[in-house]
Amino acid sequence: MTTSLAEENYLKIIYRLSETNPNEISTNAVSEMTQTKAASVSDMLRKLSEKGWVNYQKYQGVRLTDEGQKIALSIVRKHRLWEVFLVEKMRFNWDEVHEIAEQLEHIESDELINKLDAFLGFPKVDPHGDPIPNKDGILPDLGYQSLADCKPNTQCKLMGVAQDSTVFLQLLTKLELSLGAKLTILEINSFDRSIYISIEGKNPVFISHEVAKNILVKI
Amino acid sequence: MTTSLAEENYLKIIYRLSETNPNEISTNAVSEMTQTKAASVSDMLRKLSEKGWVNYQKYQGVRLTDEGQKIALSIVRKHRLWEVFLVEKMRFNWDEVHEIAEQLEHIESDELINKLDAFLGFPKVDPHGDPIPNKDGILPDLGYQSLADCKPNTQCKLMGVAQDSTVFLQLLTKLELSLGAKLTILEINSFDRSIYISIEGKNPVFISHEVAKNILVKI
DNA sequence: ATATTTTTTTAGACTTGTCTAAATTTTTAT
DNA sequence: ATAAAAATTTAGACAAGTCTAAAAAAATAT
Repeated sequence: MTTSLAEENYLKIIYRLSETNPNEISTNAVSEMTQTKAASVSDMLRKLSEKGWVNYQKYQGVRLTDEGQKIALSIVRKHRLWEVFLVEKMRFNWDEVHEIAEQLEHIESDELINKLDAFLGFPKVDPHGDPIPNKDGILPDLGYQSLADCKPNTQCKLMGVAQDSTVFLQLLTKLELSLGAKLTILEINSFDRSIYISIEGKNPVFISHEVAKNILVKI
Repeated sequence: MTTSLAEENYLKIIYRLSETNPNEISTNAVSEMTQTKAASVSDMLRKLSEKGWVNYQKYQGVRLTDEGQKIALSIVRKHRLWEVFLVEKMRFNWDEVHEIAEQLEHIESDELINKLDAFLGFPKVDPHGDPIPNKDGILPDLGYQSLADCKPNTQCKLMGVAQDSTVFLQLLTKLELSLGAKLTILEINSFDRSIYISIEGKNPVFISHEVAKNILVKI
């Protein structure tokens, strides 16, 4: 099945919102990002759902299906590769390329985008540091590691989470652990492998090994 | 004023048809090129006319205005530059690039296309030998010269005409002189500078200096 | 010169994606 | 627990660009 330009934009935006919010994405959030009225978004979500690209329950927000995510990843891949092209080859500044890439991301040719990828030397991140999915939709390993694998006194930055469950993320919120937080491992308890960490600007907290396993950091 | 994708395609196609047919372009000709029904074309020509991009009289065919031609030339410039990019940088074959260029030609950014032009070394022709307009919409000098400036016994090929008037072109038709014709100058009469030329596969003919001036050839 | 054929236009319908206004559901605050 | 507020959906309208069917104009052939 083919995707219209509007559909591609919706899928891409739902994907982007999902990157930082692992829960269902609200109609209003999409509305704000797409700069279209919530009423129009509502309508489109229903259509995307009928096509099997999102799971959508009225009033309950939206989430990409595997197939929807595959499409979204291909758009994101194109967007980010074109951004690299614009900065590295066309000599644009990193802050001038977004709008043009928004257009280029809809060019339909797998062969072109794979040749472009090769031409650019298979970059792993775009000019803003965002990861570029490979041709199979796999995001590159950016060297993030589980907090559970870090040694005491390590300083690191919270870059992501390894699971998206609501209970897990609500726990992180309660612990005041958010993306980008600067952490220092103060102590690892050998008894249950629980960790005592300091969070820059916040109070130090205890977290279980189970939680630490699901926190991704960059040292 | 901005142009929609559909409008750009119509203007481009009218331009292309005008390249080989200097008279008004018929609704049917456009219909065939755009792969849309004549009824839809009729409607669009009326709209393009209202916007001042074409001169259009019902039942009388269509012709680009200066402003319409300017838009068309910018699309053609983009199309042909992207084709060069696809062949020279992306290593596509010359027969694989048309469809992709049809998409890329609608990317809106003068800065991008001018940077691309520079990146490619300001090419004068696309991979099919078609001339690429510069940023001011001027077509490059491909070394075509007036038949009136050629010496006796010169062999050359008819590449274009310097004027599009109906009477002139009807005369050329009558003389069996068409684009691509291979000519040999047999004799130039000093009295009135009229020329006797042989046309490959046709009968030799006499043409006046006035006519010869308006015929463009490549030696 | 007129009848026939071809070309072109008009009229009305349809699709996509948007909007506004009103109705409904969910969330928040008392 | 209920009222008020916020978020979301439904209903109906609109613009762009297309289509089919029918009408009108132009070109062609007798």
